[in-house]
Amino acid sequence: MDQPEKPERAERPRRAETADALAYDVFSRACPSRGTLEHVTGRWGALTLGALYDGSFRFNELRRRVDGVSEKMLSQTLHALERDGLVHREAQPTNPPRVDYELTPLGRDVAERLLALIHFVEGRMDEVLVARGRYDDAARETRGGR
Amino acid sequence: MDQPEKPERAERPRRAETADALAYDVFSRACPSRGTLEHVTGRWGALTLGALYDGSFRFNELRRRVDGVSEKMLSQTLHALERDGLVHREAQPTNPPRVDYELTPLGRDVAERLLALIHFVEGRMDEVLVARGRYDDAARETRGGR
DNA sequence: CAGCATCCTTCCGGATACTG
DNA sequence: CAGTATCCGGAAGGATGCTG
Repeated sequence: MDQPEKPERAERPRRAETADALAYDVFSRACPSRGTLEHVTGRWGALTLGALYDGSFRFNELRRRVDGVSEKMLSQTLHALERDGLVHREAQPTNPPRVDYELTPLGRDVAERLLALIHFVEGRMDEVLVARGRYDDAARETRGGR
Repeated sequence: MDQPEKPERAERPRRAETADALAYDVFSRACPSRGTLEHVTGRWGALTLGALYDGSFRFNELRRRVDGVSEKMLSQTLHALERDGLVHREAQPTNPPRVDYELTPLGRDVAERLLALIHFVEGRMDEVLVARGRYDDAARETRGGR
């Protein structure tokens, strides 16, 4: 495979080890929850969980629902989510093969929180856009932009 | 600057435009909420919002709280979040300079949803780890790996 | 202290081809 | 259909040096 996920090498001390100042949570780079959180919130992870919240789908159905995802990325994403116990893979050894993906109970709980965040952000996009306008105006003014 | 964010070019049709098959518009790359959502859920964005939920912090304080973030990434992340109206930057023109960052009310609302997700995932990491063990065992068995 | 600019490495992710 | 394997371009991001 290509890059089927970082092989769990959480401890790559590129800088000083100051993690001990923090409680054992996502804020420490040594914590495995950071990895799972990135699967969940990652570009394709979030969209895949969102798509699967609507029900059970086959591989190519899913690909159509998650707009823009490549075969490779969807495959990788599904593997990561399945490994984390958020997605269940049901394969029938028929010909042609048929495989269905669906959320596990845990995956459903995660997707719920995720969608709450997504929908909240969507609902406040008008405020975000206004803030962006202000920020860009101020920046243009400061740097004497054209 | 280096890559201070994609300059809002939401429509880069690498593939066919089939976004209309989806209900939520975040799933369409043409929607600006996609960008903001990625600032919020992105690797450093999520951790930065989480850290700022605890109060107001100076640049290097934040860097210490968000373990592993580089100066460049923290700077970039803070700019993106400030531009989206989620973070407020308070700079005093003293010498040496002192700059404090804190969440805006909107940022606080977003961080709340985000932390709900983060804490949920953290609280269920034991289940995730068990699932990973099962998955890896099954894979090893299938491929007869060592 | 609080950053920006530059270089350079890593790796994400798309295109393509092939397998069962 | 449901994937895996390989190649490779471009973006993410760390290290370093400099400014106010």
